[in-house]
Parts: sequence; structure tokens; C-alpha cells
Amino acid sequence: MKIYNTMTRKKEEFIPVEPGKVKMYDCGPTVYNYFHIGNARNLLVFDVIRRYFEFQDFQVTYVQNITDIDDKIIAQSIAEGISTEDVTAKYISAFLEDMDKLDIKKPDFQPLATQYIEKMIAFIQSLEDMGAAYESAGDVYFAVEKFENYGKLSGRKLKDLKVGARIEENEQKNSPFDFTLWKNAKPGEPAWQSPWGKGRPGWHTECVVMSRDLLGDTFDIHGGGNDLVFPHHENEIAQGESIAGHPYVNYWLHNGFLNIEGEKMSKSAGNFFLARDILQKYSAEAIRYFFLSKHYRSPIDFNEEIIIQSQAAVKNLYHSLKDIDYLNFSELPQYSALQMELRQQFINVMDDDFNTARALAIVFEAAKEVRNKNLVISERMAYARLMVELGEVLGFFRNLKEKLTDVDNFSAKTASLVEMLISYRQEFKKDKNWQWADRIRNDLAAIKIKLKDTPQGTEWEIEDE
RNA sequence: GGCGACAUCGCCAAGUGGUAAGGCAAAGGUCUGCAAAAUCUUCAUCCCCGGUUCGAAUCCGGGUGUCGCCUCCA
Repeated sequence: MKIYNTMTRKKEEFIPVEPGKVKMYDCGPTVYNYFHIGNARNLLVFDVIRRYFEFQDFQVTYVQNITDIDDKIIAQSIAEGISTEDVTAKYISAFLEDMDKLDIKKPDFQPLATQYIEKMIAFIQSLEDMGAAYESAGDVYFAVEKFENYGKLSGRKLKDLKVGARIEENEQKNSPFDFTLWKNAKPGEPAWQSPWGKGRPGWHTECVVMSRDLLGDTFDIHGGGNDLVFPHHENEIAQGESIAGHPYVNYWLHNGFLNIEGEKMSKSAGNFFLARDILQKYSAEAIRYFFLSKHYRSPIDFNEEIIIQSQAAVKNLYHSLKDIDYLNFSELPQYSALQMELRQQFINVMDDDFNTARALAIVFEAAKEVRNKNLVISERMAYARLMVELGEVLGFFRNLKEKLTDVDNFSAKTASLVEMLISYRQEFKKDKNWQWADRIRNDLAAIKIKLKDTPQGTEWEIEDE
């Protein structure tokens, strides 16, 4: 298996620290707001990577932190007029809810920053003891120039940074690029007691401390959005490797950014989409298809038309399963050489830096064979099994039974009412009373219930929107 | 100023030297009272110019255009 490593800017053969095990860490959200569609990409990408490792029989330990103490949270608590605890409680539960709606599997660990204060203090203390950090007026900073490889992940050199970057005015720092490990609390701010007085940890420290605690001081994969490469991940490396004296992470994975109709998404530009708002209108699987149809490292452009296309594409998959009556298989058919070959192709493309776009194409090829009436039924059923197996690796087909039986959103009573109307329409049709037959069909269509006359009788379904 | 990415059918998108995956949409056939759905069929030579090669969307050089990071940010 080859994965692209931001550190070396090359695809590299994946060799885990411990054979058969994968230890991965993804930088999770800061819970000061509902998460947006750009966050969703990171979450979905790492969900699929995790699922694929599990499919390949790796024993995966997946850690994703939740930052629940931060300047933005304090700002939000003032804006909403509630305590910081209430802010984080509110957005953590919203986060978990939205994750579930997106069919994202729960990480094995979701540590909160506030659960790690003691360990962060001890860690910062060690950095200070070894001379990598210094205190200045109640704040503690990491001395960037003490870490000789600073910039190795992002390909930046301190001297280049000095040329163009806007330099933060802060006379307490020895060097403008030194970053905060511990921040002195202002009156009224949440604070913890520490050797440097009351304060809170800086953002860059929690990921190092948590990952070392849960995954060890060298682990396999660390991920996040592209924008975290510098400075956040760079700063993690500086801390982790200063302490450990050996590599912190073996493979760095970064997903590309999401644009909105070609523009960067930002609140001020008004082109800002929350995941939960999009989920109101479109299915989790449409969103998933949209993201997976593009390679995770490339930038992706979001607009409504694309999601509509994605929704239609996913429907295609379900039609195949309905067509073959997947739910009524008495037992799962064995794969023949044909299915095994397609399955192997799937593995090959996923082994090539998680090429989900090609993987998706393979699922669609299987779906096409499911509907291929020239094949014997056992062969078609085997393709259906394959399609579901591979689709699940990509995170599709959760609650398959409900989706295939349409019981999801409709009460049994609604269903029987529709059936009743259909039977009346049958009577009209028998009498060739097209006017009333069409009126029933049109009126149902107006409330998004679509009728289809097939040789087996009239079928109906609720249209997605 | 420094670093980096990208440009493939109407739309989305894969493809890192061997003759263009897949999805959406569209057109035509079958089916239907008419529809819808389903199904079958059809649908690109890869931004421009030059070079390397038996052979290039794929490599090199030069253009043009788009975007990202360097500051909180997934």
C-alpha cells in the first residue's frame, strides 16, 4: 500500500510501526460552532481511510481530539452570553449528532483538551526544563530556533518566513515565530492552576500530548486539513521531537480544501455552509459521493448542482439492489473469478493513496452487472454482494434494510393511504378514465410521491429532494 | 517576495510513456393510455506553442489561465 506523505512529498510504501496495526490521529474540531462542509471533508476522508485499513484487517486505533478550550470558544461564550462550558457542551453534542448523520464511524478515542490539562502542564514543564521553552510574563513559549529542523514538514525556512509574513507584535517573545504553549488568563477567563500561574494551554500542545498518550511517541499516521501543515503540524513536530528525540509521526496526510463556486468559503463572504444545513436537503450518501468522487488531496469545488448530480448517482446504486431484491437473498452468494478480479482492482486502486474516485467507479461497474439481464441470476447476486461489500468500505449502505424498504420517514398509515389511492386509480384506469387517473398521480406527485406503472403493478416511492 | 497545486466530453471526475475509467445530463430504441421508472444504444484525443520518443493527456522547456499556503482556519 502506498500513501502520499506530506513530509517527503512522495507516495511511500506504508510500513506500520507495529505489523498489523495502524495508529492514526486526526485533528478534530474546535467546538465553538456547528461544523461546516469543509470540516466534513476531513472527517469523511479519514473515515474512509480508517474503514479501508479495517477492511484490510489492520487493527486500527483512531484518535480524534476535540478542542474545548480556546480563544474562539471564549469569544463565542461572550457572543452567546453563556458560559464556556455551555458553549462546548452544546457544540460537542451537535458535532456528535452531525457525525452520526453523515454515517461517520466514531473514532476509538475522542479526548477533550480539558481532560488533558494536567498532562499538558507536565509536558510543557519538560520542554521548559530542557530549554526548549521559556516563560515570559505568565505565558510560556516554545523557542522555535532551538529546534533545528523547524519547517521540515511545510518546506519553510525561518529566514523565508521573515521576508513576507506579517509578524505578530509581541514583545514577550524572543522570536516572532515562537508559539504559545501556555497562556496567562485574563480575569474572568477559564483558567487552571500551573507552575506559571493561572492560565490555559495553547492549541498546539494538546495534539502532541494526547497522541503520545494514546498512540505512543512515534505513530503511523497524522492527518488534518491542508491548512494545518503550517504552523500547527510543524509546531507539533517541534514539540514531539524535542521531547522524544526521534520522529513523531511516520506519515503525514492532508486533505485539500473545499471552495464554494470557486471562492474560498468564509463567513464574511456569505458563502458559508454548515454540514447540518446541507443534510437538511441532501442525503449523507450524496455528500459522501461528492467528496469521494474527487481525490482527497485535490481542492474540491462545492455547489448545489454537484450535490444534485451526486444524489442521482447514489440512487443508481439503490436501484440495482432493489432490482435484484437484495434483501431477500437467503444466503450470500459465493464470489466467482469475475467478482474476485473486480474486488482485487478495488484493492489496487485504494492501495494507491486511497483513490476513491476509481474505487467508486468499480462499485458502479458492479452495480451495472447486477442489472445485466444477460447474466445468470447467481452471478448477478454475487455482484450485488460485492457491490455492498465494497460500498460499505467507502461508508455507503448504512441501514440498508430501511433504505431499501422506504420505511425510513413514513408511517405505515401513510403507506396504506397511498396504496388506497393507487387502488382507486386502478379502477379509473380500468374504465379508461384517464382524467381522474392522472389527477391522482399528479396530486401525489405534487407532494413528492411518485408513481410508476410497471408490468407487476404500480410502484411508488418518495422522491428525494 | 517565498512555497505549492491545478487546467481532460455540456457538468463532476480518473488516468504519471502504449493509444482516453466512472457518474450526472443529453439523444434515439424498447416498454406505457400518456407519463415515470427500468433497460439497450450513442456521446471527448486531453489550455496553447515548441521539444524528447517508434509512441505523450502523461516527460522537458516556454506561454496563458485558475487556485491555495506563508495570519485564526479542516
